[in-house]
Amino acid sequence: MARAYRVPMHTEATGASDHILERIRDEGGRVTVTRRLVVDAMLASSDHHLTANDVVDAVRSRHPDFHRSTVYRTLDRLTDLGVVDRMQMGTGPAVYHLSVRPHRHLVCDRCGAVQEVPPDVLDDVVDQVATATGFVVDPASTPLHGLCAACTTDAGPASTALRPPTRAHA
Amino acid sequence: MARAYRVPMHTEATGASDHILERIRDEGGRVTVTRRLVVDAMLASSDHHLTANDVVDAVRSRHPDFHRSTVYRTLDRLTDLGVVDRMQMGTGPAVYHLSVRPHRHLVCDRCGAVQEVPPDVLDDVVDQVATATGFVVDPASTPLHGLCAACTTDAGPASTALRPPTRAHA
DNA sequence: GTCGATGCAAACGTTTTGCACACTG
DNA sequence: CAGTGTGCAAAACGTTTGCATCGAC
Repeated sequence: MARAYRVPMHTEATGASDHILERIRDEGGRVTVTRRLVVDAMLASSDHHLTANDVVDAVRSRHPDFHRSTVYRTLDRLTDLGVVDRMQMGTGPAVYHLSVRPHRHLVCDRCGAVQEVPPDVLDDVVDQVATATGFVVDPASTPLHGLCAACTTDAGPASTALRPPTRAHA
Repeated sequence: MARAYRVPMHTEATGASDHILERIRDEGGRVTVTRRLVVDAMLASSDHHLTANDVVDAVRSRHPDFHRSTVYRTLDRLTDLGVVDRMQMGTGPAVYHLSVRPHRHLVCDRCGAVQEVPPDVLDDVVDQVATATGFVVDPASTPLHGLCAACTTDAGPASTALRPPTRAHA
């Protein structure tokens, strides 16, 4: 945003965001008002899985000029830093979340629901694949697709839709 | 880059497509020229991972009027039938492949390369998740993300790009 | 003849890019 | 002051949809 540089408030988790922002600075990046707001938005809902659009909405409530393109550039930066994980579910928008409090995701391809599982579910797979092929699986960016419990029982035997809803999560 | 070219395949599109087309008919669907061409295209390159666009190109060589929307509708149908698996890699287009000759995919988030691994790598995870949560993971639609061997060594320690290339396949 | 599939055009939602200007360090 | 980040506008890209027509059964 460049133009509204007053922003007196740091209502959200201030210390945590400072830590992350410092990592940006260490990498030669610059700490700006917008970046702080993006990080705050992520921290404020760290239990959720935010789409780029969710972040835009959150930031815009305080900084109306905040632009879509900025969120993509900022989230790319944070993803590069390893602070944020990005996951693509179905055809819809990518979902971002802080890499603190590690966990894995189950994405239901029928109803779109996202649920979390303990971070270690993929550990064996990582080892197995690494020794066999040298490929290093990153569980954080690997959502597990399938059918949630409800959809499994609920779903008719054949001709099940099994398509990701345009937008889904709970 | 990006396309795994291995796995010699012997599939000839003769009786195999008939079998698949019959399944469509059994479901109340109709066997049309276009559908036959789509299935033939999949069979003819069953060792590849085709994007919707790849299929369009392949079919158009014989049927110039073939339209984009048709491929999506047809692939949706085939996916519902369980004949075809659909995978979303990164931001790019979804990739489809026949579910015969099952295998799992490793997608490098840096260079976009796709390689295959034996189908059983995720079996334990499927069991584990199912008993713990009731969620039924579908390994066929779950590409494993990470860094390929080349990118792992090649990549600088910090500030690694780690972003899916805008366009990841040849 | 009925109902499903197709071609077409047009829209949609997500993400990317080029540019000039503003801001951080 | 140098170089990065930002707003803006516009496009790129993959995918979906409404509709009239065509074709399979």
